[in-house]
Amino acid sequence: MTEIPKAYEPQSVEDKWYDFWVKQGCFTADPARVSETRPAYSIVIPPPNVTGMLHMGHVLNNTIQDILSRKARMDGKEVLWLPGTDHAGIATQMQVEKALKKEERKTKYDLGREEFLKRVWQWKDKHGGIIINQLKKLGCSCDWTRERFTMDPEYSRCVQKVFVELYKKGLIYRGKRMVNWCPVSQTALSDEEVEMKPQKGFMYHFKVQVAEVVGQASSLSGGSSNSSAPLGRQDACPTTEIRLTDTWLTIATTRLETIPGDTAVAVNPKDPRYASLIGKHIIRPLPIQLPREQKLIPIIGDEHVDFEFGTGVLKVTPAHDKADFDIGQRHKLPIVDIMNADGTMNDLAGADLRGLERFKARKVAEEKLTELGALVEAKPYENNVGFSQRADVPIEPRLSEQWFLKYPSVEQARLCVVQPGSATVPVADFGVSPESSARAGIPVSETLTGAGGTPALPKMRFHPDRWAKVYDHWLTNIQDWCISRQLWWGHQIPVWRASETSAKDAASLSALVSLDFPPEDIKVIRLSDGKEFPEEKFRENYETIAGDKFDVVVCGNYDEEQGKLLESDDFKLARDPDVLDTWFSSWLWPFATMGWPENTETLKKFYPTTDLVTGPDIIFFWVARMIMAGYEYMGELPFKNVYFTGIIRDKQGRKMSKTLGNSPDPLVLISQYGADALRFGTMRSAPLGQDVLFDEKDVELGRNFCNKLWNACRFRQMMGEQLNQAAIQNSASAEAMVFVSEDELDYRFMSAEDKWILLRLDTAIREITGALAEYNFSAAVQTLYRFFWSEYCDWYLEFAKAILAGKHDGMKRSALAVMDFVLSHTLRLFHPFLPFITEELWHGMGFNQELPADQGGVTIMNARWPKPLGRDFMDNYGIDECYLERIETNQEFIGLGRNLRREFNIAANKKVRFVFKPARDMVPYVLDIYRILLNAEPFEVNPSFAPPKGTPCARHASLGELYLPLDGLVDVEAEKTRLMKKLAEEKAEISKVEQKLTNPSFVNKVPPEVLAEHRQRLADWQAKAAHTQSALDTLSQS
RNA sequence: GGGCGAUUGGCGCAGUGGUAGCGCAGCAGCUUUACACGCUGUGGGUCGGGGGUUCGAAUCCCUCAUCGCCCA
Repeated sequence: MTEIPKAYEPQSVEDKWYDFWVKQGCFTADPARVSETRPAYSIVIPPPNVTGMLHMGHVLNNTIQDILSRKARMDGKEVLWLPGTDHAGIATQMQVEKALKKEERKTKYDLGREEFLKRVWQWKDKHGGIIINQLKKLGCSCDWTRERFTMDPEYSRCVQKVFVELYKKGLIYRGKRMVNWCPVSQTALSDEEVEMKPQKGFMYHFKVQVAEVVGQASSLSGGSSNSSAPLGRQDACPTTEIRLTDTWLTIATTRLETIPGDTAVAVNPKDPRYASLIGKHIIRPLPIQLPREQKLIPIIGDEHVDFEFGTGVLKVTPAHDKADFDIGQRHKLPIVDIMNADGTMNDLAGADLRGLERFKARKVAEEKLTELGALVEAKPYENNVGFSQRADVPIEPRLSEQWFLKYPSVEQARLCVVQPGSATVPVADFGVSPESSARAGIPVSETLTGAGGTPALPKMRFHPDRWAKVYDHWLTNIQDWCISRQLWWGHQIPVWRASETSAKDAASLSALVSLDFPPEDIKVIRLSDGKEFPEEKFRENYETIAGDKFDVVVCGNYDEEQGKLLESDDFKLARDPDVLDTWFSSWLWPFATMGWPENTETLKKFYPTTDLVTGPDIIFFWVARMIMAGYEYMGELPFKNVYFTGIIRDKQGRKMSKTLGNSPDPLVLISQYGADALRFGTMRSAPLGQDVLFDEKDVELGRNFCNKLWNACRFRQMMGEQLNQAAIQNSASAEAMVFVSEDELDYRFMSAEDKWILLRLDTAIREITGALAEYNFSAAVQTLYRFFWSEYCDWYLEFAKAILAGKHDGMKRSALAVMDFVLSHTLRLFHPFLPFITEELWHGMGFNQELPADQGGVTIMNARWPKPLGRDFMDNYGIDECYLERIETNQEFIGLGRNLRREFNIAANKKVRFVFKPARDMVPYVLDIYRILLNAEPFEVNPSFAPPKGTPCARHASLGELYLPLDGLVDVEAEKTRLMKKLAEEKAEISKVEQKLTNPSFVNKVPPEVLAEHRQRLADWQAKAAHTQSALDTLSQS
């Protein structure tokens, strides 16, 4: 540090060191370096959306990962923090579609799939690097040489391989099911992508007339149904006679627009109000134009109908509600789909609603029912509606053909996570103790199931552990995963098909494809029963199956060329147009990024990873699925610890969102305050296991802290120079010209203050190391803050100023050496949190000099993490706990003196005479400390001082009396008031303790040490009160 | 409806049986040559309500209330 600016300027420092680290290869992991003495430590980044921008959630999450990575490096581990991005199917596709519309007024259909995908790749190339660069600005020490993207060719091959394997195992299947449909993105979504939100709407009541059908009782449905439900459509029999009764039923619903899709009304068979009506029919009011016999729907009995809800009569719309669909299946009801994919009503909804958007249609349906006189009431009503997470519109339950996955390795995944309160886990396996080699990538050798097939101990920990319960609950109620998406951007499903061919064509096509492709990749499926139909069966049964229809389905690990061949005129197979859910690729992230399926060195050394840091909002999306994939493909858990961060909210506790505009841009914060400040502020305000209420004030505080650190180092430098000048003037040895290194701590001259700060440093090292081992980052930061600011700067440096202004060269040298020792330790303790400023100061202060290159000589990143000072060290320098008390005593004394100054309105900068009447012998330099810290001039020591009456005085129990003679300016009343207030406080304390001590059961039952402590406490307060009383008495005599 | 979490000075949090703490904000004073991104001093809380266990409860148990999240 040649030039020392008064304030720390992060802008001039951060980029320089980041480039330096990258150039030096500091972030690059080398599996070859992993050994017993250099264990592996690994984290895979939760890949951000490739076109995303850094937000505060990323800042929190990645700062934590960086802290863990940097700490592990300082522990001497071989660290791999593997970065990358996620292709984010829906989000990215929507962005590109939006841009396309805005810039060229085109839709993706105008371009066609191939051209559109070209545009997405262009978009990705343009925007994909943004978030990566932002992470670099934050200081993230990721191994960029291993950056991965979920659509990389190698990664895509992993996804395809996994799909093919699961398909062949029968875990992936295609089926027509009710799925969550997003009408904006026009794709299916998984259950996890649906967010329930309370919505204000109306509960409508409308009435329908009960009818009896004479002759053939049958279910009728409107017009030509597109349904494929078992019963299908049944046209009304022309001979049927419909007799209207006098009975009317009232039905409650929030979705009037779906009435045309109703195919029954259901009541609970145990409901006495309606049970007798089961088997009769009602006339559905909509569509109005339909002839009455086509609106006749049955009243059915179903135990799932809730008596209490609404009127107890449920309209059943199997095509547009999951529960209704299930009722429909139970009662073989027809399914009438009245909507288009985009959420508008189709022809089956009738002339009045046709073409209308669903919510508009609801309004029109209300009007029509009113016209018919069928609407009874419309009450405001709030209910939970499922929203598409991405498009933020209500989802539509929709019947469609989708691909589903029956989750693999569920049981292992469930058992491998330690449940809260379970005490059976060997602590050493999880790195709770700082000394343990845990979190160090020790190979986990036990298998999940022991010899007897009994589950072995769980091996993975969640932090905080309560998330394990949430995880367990989800796994025990797990539903098949809808993995297909009707998008273009993503991994296209590797399935080719010839649909509805005849037996003859299917047989010959199957045989033909087998010539070029593995026969095990080809299936022939009979449509009538969905069963597979092997080739020999064709030969055997040819006659009987001639009328059946077949699908030829080909699924395998093919490259682009092979895919084209399948689609060529030779075979005329069509590839499934759907792509896979993005999470179907990210669940492979921990191993697919490390070169799987090859057994690479990276995989061997760094899998399973040590820690995963993510938000609890993706515990199901991602964490649970990764664990299952880990077991399924690696036979091993993917990580040993999962740390769940809180969710970042604004200072009012609201979630950060673009629409609220309450989300600060981290890049702006970095440019204003520095990356270290942002990191420090964020970590300091993040309580353990709870959401983070973020306030820009925290970043300001981070900046102030960095500045404090900067100036403390600056002070040390200035002291060094002063010493130089003094040395030159006194023509002393050149030795004084260099900084005193930490090796030069000298026990002969070490002051009590030196010993005290070393004891405090030792405590700080223990606390911080322990807090980090428990993932308690805010506790670690608080300790750093307290130690450095409140102990080192506020007290030690002030003590040191007095010593340095004194005459004892040995003590001066010792103080400088202790400063160097403390600073070099402090910088290392701070480095994981504040990487940039600590590197700058590490070099600036010359702490890197004379250190081995791989242990801090090149970069503080590789300096050793400080160890507690240890017995030998303490003995060597004569440091023992008594110095804690000794210095505390001085602090109390100085506090009393400063308090006196304030009470009598003496400006802080005004030098004033103090007289000290010591109760015991004092070491001379300590008197200098008092003089300087009290800004006393002169500071008289007079054991026989006889103060003029009314002289303000503070008495320290062990040190003596401190007077502030005011040369006739004494305000007797002010002093009286002050002392009376003090006395009242002291008496209050006395009575509190007395109360306890006069309680016989307290005295009898309490442990002796507690009793002794209370008695001492009472004596102390009594002595204080006695002194105050006597001072008051003296004052009153005047 | 089920589960989880929270409730401590104006705000954000720590404290898991023995004298209620920290930071921010507030107030008063200070360009004391490391730092005004600073220094010094100071006010402010019967720990959500009620009940219980205990010599002793912010802390353990029961109960109620309010807020938040997840699931149905």
